[in-house]
Amino acid sequence: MIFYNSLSREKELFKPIDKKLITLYTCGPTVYDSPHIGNYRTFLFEDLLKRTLIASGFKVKHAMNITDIDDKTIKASTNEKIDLKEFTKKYINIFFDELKILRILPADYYPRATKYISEMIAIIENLISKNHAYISSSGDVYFSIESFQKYGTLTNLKLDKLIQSKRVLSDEYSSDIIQDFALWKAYKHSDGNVYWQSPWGKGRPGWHIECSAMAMNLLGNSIDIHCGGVDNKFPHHENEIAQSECFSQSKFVNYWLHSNFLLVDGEKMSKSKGNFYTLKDIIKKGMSVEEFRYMIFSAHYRSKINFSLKRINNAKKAISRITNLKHKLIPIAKDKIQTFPNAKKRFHEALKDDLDSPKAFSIFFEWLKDINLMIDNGTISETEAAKSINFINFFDYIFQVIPKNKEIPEKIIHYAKLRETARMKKDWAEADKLRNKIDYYGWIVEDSKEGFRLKKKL
RNA sequence: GGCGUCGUACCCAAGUGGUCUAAGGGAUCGGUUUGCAAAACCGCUAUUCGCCGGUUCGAAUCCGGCCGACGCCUCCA
Repeated sequence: MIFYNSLSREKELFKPIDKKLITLYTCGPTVYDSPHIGNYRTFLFEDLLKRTLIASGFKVKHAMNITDIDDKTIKASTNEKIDLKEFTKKYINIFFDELKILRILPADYYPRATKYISEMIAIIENLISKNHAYISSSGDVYFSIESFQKYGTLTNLKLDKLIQSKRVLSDEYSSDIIQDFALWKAYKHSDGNVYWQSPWGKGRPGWHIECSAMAMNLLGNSIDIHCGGVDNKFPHHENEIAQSECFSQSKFVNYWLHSNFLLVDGEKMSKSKGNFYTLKDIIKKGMSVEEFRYMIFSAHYRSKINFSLKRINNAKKAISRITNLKHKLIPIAKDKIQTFPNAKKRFHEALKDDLDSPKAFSIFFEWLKDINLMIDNGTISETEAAKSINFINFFDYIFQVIPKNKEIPEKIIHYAKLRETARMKKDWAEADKLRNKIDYYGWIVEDSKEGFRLKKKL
């Protein structure tokens, strides 16, 4: 497989640490609100990555963190006067529900920051002992970025070029160098009852340290792949590298993969700008989960997508071409076999080349047209049909864009049968009346050589 | 100011030195098929890849400049 590695800014041949088992760490949500669909774009990209790895014969050990303690969760829970734990639980549940709705493969671990405080403290103590971190006058612990030669490698930022004027330091936080980031934040009054004891007094961990602690504890000091959205490259991932490598003295991550943004009206979708949609919003507006997945995968993960509800129709039509074909193939294919059409290999190759889903789509649809032609000509064999179904199923394992079958109501089947009888008698008026009736209940009847087919109206 | 990504038809979007007189999806129009439909298929729709130069036998693809969009530079997927 080939991946574009953010670290080298080049496509690289993927060489896993272990031949069979891939370790994967993905940055998860901060649970202070429902995620927006931009967040989900990243999680869907990670799902595509994972499914492609699995389909290519790897086993994947996957951890995704849940940030249940940080400035935002404390602030929001304080505002709502709800205990932090209670507060985050609500959003953790929403997140898990939506992952399921989105048909995202679950991770093996969903570590929560609040459960790894002692591990974080251990790392911080180690960093202090090696002079990579220091305790400031206000009792916070900071990582000294000057102590790490490689700082800035991931994002190609030079320390002396960073603009230093934008951030206004509050009295509570005082680092020696403004870019030094907090590993541990000393207790402040606004933290309420949220604090842990540490060798430096009571307080709470900084944001970046949690990922290092959880990733290394669950997956080891060196992991194969770490993913996230591009906005996490700096400072978050840069800081993770600094902490982890100073702590473990080994390379933290071999391959960094970052997905690009989902834009709204050409601008980044974000909570702070307020220009975002949640999953519930788009479903309410008539976009199905499958259509959303199709839309996301119709662009490469490293390019931006300008989100628009106008795209629903595009996805709907493309998906129905696939389901239509599958419905046509089922009566032709008799036996189940294990083999695939030739196009499947090229399809898989496209995915293995840095997850080129648009190219994979194109190969798939090119093949789809050929099969449709064979069906029209009546030249398709039972074996070819069976292979074709396998390919469609493989396609759908990767992308998960075919809606789950909806049960056809008895009543509708009954009408369709009556219509078939009327058609035999060439009673077109009656046949059309029955078709209208079926349409009224939200179904579509189609005629074919093998008899009628029923499908749900989109 | 520093760092970076991108600009391909009406829309979305691959392709990153020759197989590109540019894939695939959607949309439009015309046709085949059908009792009529639907589905499916065929045809039309970029001699051209933001603009201008350069390198090369050859460029959408490499280099330089310009224009435009977006992002990161300590809240952010």
